[in-house]
Amino acid sequence: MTPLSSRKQQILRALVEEYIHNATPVASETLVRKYELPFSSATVRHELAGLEEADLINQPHTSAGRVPTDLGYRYFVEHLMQESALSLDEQRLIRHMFYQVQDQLDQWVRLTASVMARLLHSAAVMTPPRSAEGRVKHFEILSVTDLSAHLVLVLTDGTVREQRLLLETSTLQDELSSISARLNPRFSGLGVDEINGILLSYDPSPTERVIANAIIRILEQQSDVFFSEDIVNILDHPAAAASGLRLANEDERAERIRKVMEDLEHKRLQQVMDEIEQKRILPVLASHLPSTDGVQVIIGGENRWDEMKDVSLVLARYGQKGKVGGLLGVIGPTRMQYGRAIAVVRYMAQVMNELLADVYGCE
Amino acid sequence: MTPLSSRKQQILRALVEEYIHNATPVASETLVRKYELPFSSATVRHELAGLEEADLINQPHTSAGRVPTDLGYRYFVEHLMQESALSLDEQRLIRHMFYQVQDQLDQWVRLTASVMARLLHSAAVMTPPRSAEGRVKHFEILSVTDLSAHLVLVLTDGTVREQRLLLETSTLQDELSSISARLNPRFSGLGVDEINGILLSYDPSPTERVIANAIIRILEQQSDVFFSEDIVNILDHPAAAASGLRLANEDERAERIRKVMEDLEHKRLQQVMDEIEQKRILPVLASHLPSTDGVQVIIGGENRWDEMKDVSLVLARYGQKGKVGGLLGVIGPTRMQYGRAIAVVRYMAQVMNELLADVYGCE
DNA sequence: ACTTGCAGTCTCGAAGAGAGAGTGCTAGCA
DNA sequence: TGCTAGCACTCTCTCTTCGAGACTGCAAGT
Repeated sequence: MTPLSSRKQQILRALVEEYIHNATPVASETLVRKYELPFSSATVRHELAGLEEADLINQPHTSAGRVPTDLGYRYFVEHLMQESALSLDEQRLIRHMFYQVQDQLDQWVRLTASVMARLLHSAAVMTPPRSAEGRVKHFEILSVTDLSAHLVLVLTDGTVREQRLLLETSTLQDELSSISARLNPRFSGLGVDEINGILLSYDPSPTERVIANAIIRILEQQSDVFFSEDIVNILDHPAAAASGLRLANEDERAERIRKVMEDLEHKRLQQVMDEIEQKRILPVLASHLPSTDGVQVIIGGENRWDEMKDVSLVLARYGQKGKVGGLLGVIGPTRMQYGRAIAVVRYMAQVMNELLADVYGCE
Repeated sequence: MTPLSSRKQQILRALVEEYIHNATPVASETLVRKYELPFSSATVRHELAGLEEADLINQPHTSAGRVPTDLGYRYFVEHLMQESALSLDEQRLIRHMFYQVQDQLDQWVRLTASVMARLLHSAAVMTPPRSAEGRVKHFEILSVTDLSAHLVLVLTDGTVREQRLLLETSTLQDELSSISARLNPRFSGLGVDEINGILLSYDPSPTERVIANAIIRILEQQSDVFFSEDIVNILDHPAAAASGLRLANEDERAERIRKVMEDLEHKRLQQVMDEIEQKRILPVLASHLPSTDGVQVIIGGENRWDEMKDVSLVLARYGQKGKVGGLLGVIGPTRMQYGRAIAVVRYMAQVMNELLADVYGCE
């Protein structure tokens, strides 16, 4: 692509920002007025024609304003946008919330997703921390009733998982403890394959077999995706419409359109979340990510996945390479506030990294 | 309230069913035609006037059909409706799904809510199994890193909870095990108050104190609410509208209106879920329930909670009285399919009861 | 190289009219 | 007395029309 003139850049940037803000096709005149561009609307129109040629923007219909295309957003994200960092207050608030649940691991994912969703008024996704291949470090078995017990397993990567055991014969805590004492040294440091090997090489008791199977099952478990959505209050405000305030006419109109747009976007979002939940998209995401280490932006499915039309993803990995970690990010309309979204996702990934470092790896 | 004549009942029942089905104000003529009533529309109109007098139904505006009021739904649920049991296939499917996660306790709540939401195309709520006051049965501590460990606690009611521990001094598994062996007999069978008492009466080591505090925190934890929502695909189908098929005109019109209604209902639902999540409604629910043992229906907030206007709840307790258990149910528009909803909620409560009996109490 | 001015195009909202849906009432019939 | 048929009336919904206004693209001017 031939590089854009600085004036074209300036105009494109203003246009994208305006559209993200207002969800209304942007007119040349508006750009000049609101962004105090040092040339006339006709000139802007000329440049807009050029940008349209380059497929960076679009006209919904002749004689309407312009709207960025996916490519336009891409250019914006890569060259024009600037990240808007979180305010210190926000950072403090987040830190504080995580401080409160620092000892409840299962809350981390929920909280992270919830924070992202709320800060960005959109939906967030996150996979819980996992490492690729797990190995047993230590486990304990707690008796619950005569015939059931609870297995807790610490992996070498530091993650803890648990599972209910249904025993075949009535077994008390003492016996479970002794089994645990017997098996722990045997399984320590091993992965799925080795444990399977051990099971073949000797004849375990029924209870031991139940335990071993549970361990294998835990090690093989896939990580699932967690969602959080900020439920925006999109309900119409008939009060506002009824009170015939026609003063702010232009603004009101824009407001109205914005409401409708956000409504549509909201529905679209739910569709996509649904599809992601059906696991149709997740594997693609995972395979797309490794390319770089920072925050990745996928705009409108980037012409590759129709399912993601009109929807953008801002994703990041967290955790160290090869160790325990996962994916986290935000799903929003293509017209999301990329600057802020990227900043938030980056920050949350960093927070997760620190939390993980605190609790898991101490090297 | 004076009892309704059987003819009024017949008409009310038909009206409610029709409205639940179509979300369209019901006309006298429609009732006669679709439900083959043995009298004319004029007679029906007369009776409708009576029902309106009794505040069981409503006219959105003069010369529109009738719509049930909350009171009307109430009457329907209590006297006219019949429960529509789950098909054997559905039952089998559900059993199978639970069979697959029978050893993953944390999945039960998720699965139950998800099943209810999906079967009823609405939102489901559920609190995880808890008993009123918890007592320690047994716990174990697993070392994760030098400075962090994992506490797993089995309560006398059979529930298992866990928490991450941040240790002040570097401690290995062996030492944690010996502390656990020392504290277990001391704490066994005790509740929050007694443990606090013990802590006052002697001077524990820093690590012991961390552990005791964690146990107390676990015992004091409130049970949170879990949500699941069936994301209905409400997106308009412009294709259908574009293809100018005007043949099924009446049906098409009803269809259109239904779409809009469902959209509104959907938004309303999200509002209410939001409020419930903010914990504003939950305590009320809990206090409302104990009255009877079966399935409870709360319609449109039953004039008591404005927050719940237009929304109905079908709720049931599960678990045995005083033992481990919780609340589960469905939130939907007032025009939900009560017959089916009640059957589903009842069934799921029963499934949970059986699961709990299997794993927890064996008496 | 820009800008001004202007004709052309398209959308959106208001207004009005007609169709249709549904009611309540009254008169008549068993 | 209980039911029905007929009918005038009301209210909503939809379709159409029409004018205003929002933008554009182009051509002529600075």
